[in-house]
Amino acid sequence: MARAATTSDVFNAVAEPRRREILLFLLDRERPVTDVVDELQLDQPSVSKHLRVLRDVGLVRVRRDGRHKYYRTRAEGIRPLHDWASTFERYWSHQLLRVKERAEGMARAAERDAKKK
Amino acid sequence: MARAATTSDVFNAVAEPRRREILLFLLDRERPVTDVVDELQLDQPSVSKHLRVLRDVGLVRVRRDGRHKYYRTRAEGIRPLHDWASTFERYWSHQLLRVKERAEGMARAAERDAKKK
DNA sequence: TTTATATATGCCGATAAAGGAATATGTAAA
DNA sequence: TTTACATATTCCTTTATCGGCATATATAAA
Repeated sequence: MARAATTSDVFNAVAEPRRREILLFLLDRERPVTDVVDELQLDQPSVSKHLRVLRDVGLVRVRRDGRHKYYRTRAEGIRPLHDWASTFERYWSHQLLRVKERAEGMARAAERDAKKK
Repeated sequence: MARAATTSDVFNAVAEPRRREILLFLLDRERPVTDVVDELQLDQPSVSKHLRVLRDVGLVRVRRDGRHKYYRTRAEGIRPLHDWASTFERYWSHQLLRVKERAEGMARAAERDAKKK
């Protein structure tokens, strides 16, 4: 078996770097597909495909206006990712603390060494 | 071309659901590979491979003790993911705020309607 | 030294993903 | 209606990934 389908999973959807760029680009304003193509220097079919994936997992919204379609990032879609990552937050503070303590311990040891000489 | 290699990218590494499980399992204590195999009901080679990927992107640490290897999650490795997701945080608050305001507006309207009757 | 245990790696087959190019669809302008 | 523009989809090829199985390596116990 290969990897779980991108279509059904936010984690997989954002695993692709271009899709992350697209999400950032569409974060503050809605934009037509052409803008994404021009700004991020991607081929139009490629952009349409990425937007399709993002849409399927609920990471972008679309609004049609005439022959244009305006896409915009649905920030709430990122929450599962953020929440998951937050689980680790308190641990990395702990680890930083431990690293700091260790560094201070080493600094004191170095001072003692310096005095001996 | 296919997707960027998992090995070089935290986003890709955590795109795999089993690897996310492993990271959570190894978060609070270090554990030998066998524990992961037993607890998460995976084949041993599969676990070793996942651990290899996680190790290559800096998401786990190993300590050898005799013939055992103790793995533990390196929480700091998750930070890039968390930071990236945080970029979207203020936008989803905004959107939630707007939803809330709209809901309150509707509640007031409903009250007015109720009084008229 | 032989044997058992713990872990890692290599190979294979199936599946999926991504880019490219062509084409289809859908809407507006002429 | 024809033409132009905007976007989506399809087909094809290449590459990656994952699981399964067998096997290799490393260390401890007998």
